[in-house]
Amino acid sequence: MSFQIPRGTQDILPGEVEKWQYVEQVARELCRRYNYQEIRTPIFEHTELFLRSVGDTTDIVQKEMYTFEDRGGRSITLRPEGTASVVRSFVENKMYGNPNQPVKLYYMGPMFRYERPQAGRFRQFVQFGVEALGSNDPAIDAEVVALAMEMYRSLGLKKLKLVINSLGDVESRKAHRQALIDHFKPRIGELCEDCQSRLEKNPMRILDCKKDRDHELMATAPSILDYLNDESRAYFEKVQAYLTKLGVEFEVDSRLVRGLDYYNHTAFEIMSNAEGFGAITTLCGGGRYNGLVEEIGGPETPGIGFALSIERLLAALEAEGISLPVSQGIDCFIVALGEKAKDESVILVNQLRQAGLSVEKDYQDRKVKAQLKAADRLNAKYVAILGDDELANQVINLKNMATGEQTEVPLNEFVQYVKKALE
RNA sequence: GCGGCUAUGGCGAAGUGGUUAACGCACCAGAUUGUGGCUCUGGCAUUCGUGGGUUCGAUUCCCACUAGUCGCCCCA
Repeated sequence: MSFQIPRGTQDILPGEVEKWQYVEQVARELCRRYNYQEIRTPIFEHTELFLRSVGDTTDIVQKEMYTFEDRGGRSITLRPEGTASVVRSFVENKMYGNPNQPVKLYYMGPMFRYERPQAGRFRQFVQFGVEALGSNDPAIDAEVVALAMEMYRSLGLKKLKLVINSLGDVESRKAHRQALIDHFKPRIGELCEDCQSRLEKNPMRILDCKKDRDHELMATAPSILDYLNDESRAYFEKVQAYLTKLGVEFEVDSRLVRGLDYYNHTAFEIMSNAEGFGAITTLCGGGRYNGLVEEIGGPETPGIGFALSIERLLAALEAEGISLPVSQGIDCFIVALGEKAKDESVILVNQLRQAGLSVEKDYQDRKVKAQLKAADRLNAKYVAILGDDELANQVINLKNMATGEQTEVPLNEFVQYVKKALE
């Protein structure tokens, strides 16, 4: 019996992992420029944290959590998203007392959702996300959105669509909610089962229904934008004004409803327009979550953030035919012939490595020809050939694999010579 | 959770109810007894996801399971 990787998970192998490293590096650099600092929280938390923050009527909580009891009888859940943990840590570590407000954090790491895998959906996936806690300035909303967009743009993605909406504050939402119920209730029977159950629980989600998208009740449904109170409206307008000033193109879609309970005011989503991208086009989702910090036991603190999936980011790059500038190939391969040369090659390899070069040799007892072939496969820039003849004369043959040129180099100058040749 | 499709060597992929399971790539060896990328020659699956059934006989038919894949729901 052999073992298989658990469903919905993946091994990221050499050849692929370089792309991940590149993207991660871009994300970190971006955060450095925007002054977001990394936070690393555990990948599991007490289940209760997610029930409270994400919301117990959401799909994530109702059917997608990896929840188990540990040996101490505690209910533990592998994190399905990052915001809850960051907010928990923010409160637990009293970061609201930090004189540098807002507190701007980012994270990158695996998230877990028990779902049926398909294109762009996994049970373990990696999210990069940022959170800005402690500011109610629409400029920070714009900054967060701009950061997300820059992440994609800087990697070369073009076919993107940024959609924003405002869910308003508690008062606005309440008024809108009632309007929705009044609108749909008389004819709710015409909508799908899911929508019928959404009516009382979360009528806003009816607007997001894919099945009844074209039903006439949808087109005539009250828009949240008409129910924003003056304050919420002014806030939303300011966010849009800042985005425009930043040169970030967007579209307002009053039907954009984020899936988690904690969102209010600004909500946004970035999607890929690339052809053949598959059914799941959402690359990034985020929004404001004023009230969440209090919900988790901290002082009243506004917050906004986003999360994006590295898997989907890479898929989008693939769909647009963009290849990342990942370096490949080694600097030098040392071919050794005979026992003495082999012993000597071990030392030479080490010397080159100490000098900072990427170096390899043969460990399979291959013949010269096969060693050269191996060097070629590794994309070696140079191959150094050492045999009895060279050893006797204290020289080594250095071959440039691109041109085929070969020069004899005194052994005692070898390391310096190769280093120089590579410049 | 529901539905469609799929499952053959390291990879891609053909195939048939019945003696040796195509082919391509990769890999290894030789032609070239110390020189890669080209060429030629040879080698490389007692075995067709797992388990069960039908049959004289199954990789090929049936069932279940597992996994992949695409879609629904929903999301990143």
